[in-house]
Amino acid sequence: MAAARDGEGTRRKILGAAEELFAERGFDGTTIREVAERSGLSGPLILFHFQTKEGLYEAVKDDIVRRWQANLDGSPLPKGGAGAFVDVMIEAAFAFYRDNPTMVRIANWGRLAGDDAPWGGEEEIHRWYRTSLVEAQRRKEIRDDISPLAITALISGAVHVWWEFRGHMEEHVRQGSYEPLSDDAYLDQITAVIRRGLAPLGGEKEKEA
Amino acid sequence: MAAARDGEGTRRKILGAAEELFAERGFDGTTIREVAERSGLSGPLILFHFQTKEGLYEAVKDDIVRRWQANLDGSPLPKGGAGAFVDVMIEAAFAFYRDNPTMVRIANWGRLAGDDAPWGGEEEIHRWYRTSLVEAQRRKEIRDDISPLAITALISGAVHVWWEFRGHMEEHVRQGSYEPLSDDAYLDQITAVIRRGLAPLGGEKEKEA
DNA sequence: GTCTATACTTAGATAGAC
DNA sequence: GTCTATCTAAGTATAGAC
Repeated sequence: MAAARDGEGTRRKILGAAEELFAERGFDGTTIREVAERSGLSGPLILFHFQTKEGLYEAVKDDIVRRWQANLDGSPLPKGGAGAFVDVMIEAAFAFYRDNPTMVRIANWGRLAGDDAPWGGEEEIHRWYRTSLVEAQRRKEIRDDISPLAITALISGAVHVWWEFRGHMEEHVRQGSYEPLSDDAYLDQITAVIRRGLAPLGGEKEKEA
Repeated sequence: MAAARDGEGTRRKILGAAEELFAERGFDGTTIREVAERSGLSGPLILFHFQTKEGLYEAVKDDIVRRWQANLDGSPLPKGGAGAFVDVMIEAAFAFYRDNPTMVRIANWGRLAGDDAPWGGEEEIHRWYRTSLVEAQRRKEIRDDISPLAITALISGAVHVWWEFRGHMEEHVRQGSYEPLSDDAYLDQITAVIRRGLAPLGGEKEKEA
């Protein structure tokens, strides 16, 4: 179906196939021929729409960011200071990795290749992190001797490793180095550790398991 | 120098150039011609010694593991239970990433490409982690409601992100999303948070900054 | 807009002289 | 062991008919 003369539909078919392949194999590992096969279209048609392989790659990233931002618009960032902002932050990061695997993988490939530029909209998220954390520190909801950057890195890292080292960690579990652990249990446990580690100093207000 | 007939020296020159390039650009992004240029040798000579590009890649990984294990033999794993095993673990992971950047990068490229197999000697490290953590839990030095896998992932993640998202995070700092933070300060801060987050429940023995 | 045919380039790998 | 010359396959990209 749609075998002829449907520019927009064709573009979307190509973008879909290319996104999968770039996520799986990276830029260098993906060929236009493979994108052509997976989308059921011809190579030249892909280049007609996107000019070059680079152009296709940029279009894929733009498309991902566009969809992601359209999604964000529906659910604005919660105001920091709901009391347990750190919990919100961990949960948000955890859900983001779970729900946007191709975006994360393409970003990972890009970062390894030396592309350190933030993706569209990322700055907004980080300013939200920083502002909310500083605010929580000001209110003495979390200790104020840990920099917001360290908190963000700690949380991002814990989440990143869980989703991106998944297969690798499963190998270690298979070899008996660790007991298996469910996604939910992991989320609960790192939340408990980080929240307690960030509790205000001096106060006896640590309670949760 | 060594322009003719020095098999072992040639092998090492090739391996050195190839390790750099595979770390920078990954397997697909590296060409034998580039390895030839960087090592000052010819392409066919590389294939004479390693048969195929795949063979070269495997030889590079083997060589890295060999050097790394030779290094480990000099300093055996500390026995868990020096009191603050978690601190030791964080420091060890932090130093590992800092001191083995090409190994880490090649492993990252490989993992993205779907290679989840543990590298030689890795199992030993993870069994050390697990055993020491379980032991620390048994002695009530750290809380026992957090699984060793979660602790390992939390620590690995915090360290991984710090070294592997470095350029990316610097972009965020440059954009004003965060204040700069030194390596040492980051290490101190995540150690403080994780150690406190893992302190035994119920006890009032949290003290450090 | 879409395809087939094809040009051009570069990749991995081999042949064979030295 | 090492090189030059070269092969073949595969890659990106273009030409031109429909």
